[in-house]
Amino acid sequence: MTARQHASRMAAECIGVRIRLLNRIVTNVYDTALRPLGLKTSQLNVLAAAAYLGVARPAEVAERLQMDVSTLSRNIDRMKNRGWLEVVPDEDGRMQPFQLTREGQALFEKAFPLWEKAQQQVETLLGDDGVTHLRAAAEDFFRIPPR
Amino acid sequence: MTARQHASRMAAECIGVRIRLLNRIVTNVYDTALRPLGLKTSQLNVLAAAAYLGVARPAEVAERLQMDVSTLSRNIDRMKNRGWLEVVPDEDGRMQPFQLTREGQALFEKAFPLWEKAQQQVETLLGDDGVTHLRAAAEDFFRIPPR
DNA sequence: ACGATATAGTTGCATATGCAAGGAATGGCC
DNA sequence: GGCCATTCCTTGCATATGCAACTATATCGT
Repeated sequence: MTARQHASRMAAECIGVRIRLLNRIVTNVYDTALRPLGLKTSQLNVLAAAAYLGVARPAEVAERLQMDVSTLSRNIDRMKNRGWLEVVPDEDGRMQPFQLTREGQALFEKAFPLWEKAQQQVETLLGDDGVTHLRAAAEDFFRIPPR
Repeated sequence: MTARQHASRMAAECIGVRIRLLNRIVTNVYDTALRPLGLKTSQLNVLAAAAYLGVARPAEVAERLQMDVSTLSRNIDRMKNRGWLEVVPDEDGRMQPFQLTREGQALFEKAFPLWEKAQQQVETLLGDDGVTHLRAAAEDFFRIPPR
């Protein structure tokens, strides 16, 4: 097998290439829609987690979103600095649970209709089948165990 | 509608959350497999593009992978510094076409079996249905117009 | 030949991502 | 009580990502 044939197989088969491509395309749509608020997709995810959980622990959010705690730690930092999040004191000194500030809540409410618009754009872009396929592929990994 | 209900809808419906989740999970598998070579998934993508194209123009690669040219520009930079890529002179002074160096070729060949292993792991992780769904969702966006 | 326009890449800035290593606090176990 | 392991988070480091603005080069119209 030549290198070019190997490359050809990777181009034809690689799942990573495909998911990364879709990720860039889709994330871009949400980012563009949210830009007027100075908000990024990943930040909206954190806002939503906090809005849903009320008081959220970084470790729990990281586990739900399957992201590294250190990544989340710094994302939260930036959002604290903007006044969107605040730490909630906890008996256990190791924890740094956080919640939305009043500004954070207001921002989330402003972001919601923009999210809806972006969501529609993505649905149009991927098509009904594409959306169905994507949901099906993700469903095993995105569980929303209610609290 | 309360904020929590909005958050609930986003959690239940958001395509961005799902694709980003899948992206993190899948990219992590490839990254882990490639780590012994000091290679990241995105870099392997560039290596493969160069192996496939022979001489690759940044703009073309960026277009195929739907990524920002500035992102690619810096990725290529790092890979040049490692001796994996080299610039090919071009008549048009604007262009900075590149190709694999001998080392880059050797690296790509060493990476291939690791990629195969990671690909299998991902297939196991997502299941046959998941893989099929993902391919179906991506197929409209990942065309491989041969050269 | 010249100026306007278009194209290809690069650079400044900011955010995001994850591994490895380092604290800090808690909870056993003896 | 004191040590050890565990849990939770943060920090150092490196890469990746994209927008906006910029430079350099080429092309087109006149």
